[in-house]
Amino acid sequence: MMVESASETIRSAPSGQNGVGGISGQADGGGGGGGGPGRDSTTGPDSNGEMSPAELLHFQQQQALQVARQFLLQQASGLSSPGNNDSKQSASSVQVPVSVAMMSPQMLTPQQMQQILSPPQLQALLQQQQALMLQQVSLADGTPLGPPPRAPHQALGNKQLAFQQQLLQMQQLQQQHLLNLQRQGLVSLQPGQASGPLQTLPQAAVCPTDLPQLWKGEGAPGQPAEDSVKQEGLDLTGSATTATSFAAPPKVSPSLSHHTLPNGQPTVLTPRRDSSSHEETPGSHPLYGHGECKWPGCETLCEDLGQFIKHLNTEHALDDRSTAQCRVQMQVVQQLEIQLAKESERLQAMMAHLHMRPSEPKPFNQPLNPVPSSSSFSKVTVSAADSFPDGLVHPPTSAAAPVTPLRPPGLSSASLHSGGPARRRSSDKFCSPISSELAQNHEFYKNADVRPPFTYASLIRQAILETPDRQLTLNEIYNWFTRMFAYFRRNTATWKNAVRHNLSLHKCFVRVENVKGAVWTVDEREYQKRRPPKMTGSPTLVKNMISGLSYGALNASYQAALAESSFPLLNSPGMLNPGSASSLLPLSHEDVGAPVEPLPSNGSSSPPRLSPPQYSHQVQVKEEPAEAEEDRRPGPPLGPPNPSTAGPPEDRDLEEELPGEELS
DNA sequence: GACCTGCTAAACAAAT
DNA sequence: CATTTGTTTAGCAGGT
Repeated sequence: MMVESASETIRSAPSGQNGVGGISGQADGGGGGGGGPGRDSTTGPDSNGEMSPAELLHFQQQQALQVARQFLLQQASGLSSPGNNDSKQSASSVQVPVSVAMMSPQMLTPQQMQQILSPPQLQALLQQQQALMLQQVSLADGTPLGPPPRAPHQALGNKQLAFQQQLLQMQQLQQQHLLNLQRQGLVSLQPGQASGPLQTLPQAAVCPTDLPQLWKGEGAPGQPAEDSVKQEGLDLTGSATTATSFAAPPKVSPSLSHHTLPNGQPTVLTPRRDSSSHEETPGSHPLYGHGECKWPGCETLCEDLGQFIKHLNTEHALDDRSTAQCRVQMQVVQQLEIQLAKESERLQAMMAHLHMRPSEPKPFNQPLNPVPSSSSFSKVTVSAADSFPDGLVHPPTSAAAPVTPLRPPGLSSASLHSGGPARRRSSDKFCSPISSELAQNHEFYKNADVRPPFTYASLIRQAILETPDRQLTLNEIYNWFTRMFAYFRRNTATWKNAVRHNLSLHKCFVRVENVKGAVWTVDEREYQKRRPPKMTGSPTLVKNMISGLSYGALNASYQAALAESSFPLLNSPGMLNPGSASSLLPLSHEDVGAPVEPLPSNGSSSPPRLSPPQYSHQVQVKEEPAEAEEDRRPGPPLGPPNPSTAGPPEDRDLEEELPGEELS
């Protein structure tokens, strides 16, 4: 027990996982409570900004996982595989031309480039390129993403030389790239066909988000590189984004489309409908955000979209300069693509390695690779999981790259960037589509040793609600945890203790004496009660969400890459979308149903104090002795046994009172 | 800085 | 007697 906990917990867990990426300092050292002598509280990798090999590995794994997930998804959806001829380029036909015009044959020589680009742009470009190079090198070496590739302020002379060399290299790469495209018949070179440069250009060949960084180089005047990246990345992501830039109309359909893949290719190949979507979305434009023009190196302030369009037409018309800029962007994208490939390669190696690791033999746990659908669900079936569109995307080699297409704003990022610390409130405060999130990333959590971004309470609740009876014994809850999350297959003493602690501590968990023993149920009312009321438009939340996207230790470019690569997925046609997801998840209905306005919305709307039987119905326990009700069940709990309808959805309606607090 | 929430550790008691 | 289950207290961290 405690003793063993000591040994087992050995803190390797916390420090290693929470510390992952040293993202947040939560310096698990917190455990200090006990003041265990051996706990070098300051040891935290975060404290000194250094990580132990183990942590580093883990960190890298996390990163790799993220990248891989996205990468694989892209592949799966036929978006990026270079060799995939059949990729739906058909749809792209329209936009292609412009992009082609951009990348076309007439490659500019470095000299030309220099003529076209302004000195500052060149400078920025150079720095960016160097940064990218460094990254690549370090990645290739296996060197951790150490310190951000800050371009050393060295003599310009050197830079110029390097610049030219790099340009040459990149041009070669690009040419190869083009050749490939042409070979595949994916691109028809028709330079002249630049009908709607303004419209098509963005999504056609350029990823607006990259440009800014490139052109701004590390230290964007106004804001730290990291910041800019964050914003850029988000900007275009409808959901998460809106957060950052409220400037953009909420309408911004999830068309984050414009978020081209890390490489220009995919976009070119499959400029899905989204391309048009944002064009038509009034008030939004991939190159417009925060009231300013996002064209690389521009940053011109524009009051509104109209003005911006005008500006775009005048300042960024289809001319040599714009073309060159687009090409540069393409190069950046290509670099990222290469990087991505390397990362995914590494991931595979890692996965392969870990796969063999005998460290986690689990009964229900399948090997890292998603095996046959899921015969794994023993008892506490997880409806959501079952319905999981398993077949959609089956990551070839890396199991950890399950289907994580559409993900709710806050959560997604949270879950992504860190399994550990950041998770904290993510689930509770942001929308808590735990079920949907879970359903969507079911495979991922199941196989990847990533801490789920949910609180224990929410997880416990989820476990309980997933059962037909809405009740589970402690042991069953344990089982659910281990079955659903690879993460909980370790450090059992720790999290089990936490589970028990939560069960006891939170009023929302009701212990009911059953014939066969005691089972735990959820008092939805109480549960809702304890949740923070506001969460929708709260600026702070927004901020959280945003910050959540900054993978802490990741450097700007890398972050950008991740962000870029992840967002496009949201559009993947085949992928889940909120709607489909909800339809798939009976239970999650509630959560999914209220993605935008999590719980509070309803509750605030008209929460009758102790709405009578409703909410309680789900909580009702088979043969529950009234005793269980005692204090927390004011009304006749056993209302109309209405097991048919999933409890969850109802809890929502039947909300709780939350007189004052609930209102938001 | 106070307060709240969440996590972890740990001591203890009661039930198995 | 060893475990498991529950309860409770405490310290720490992060967010509001």
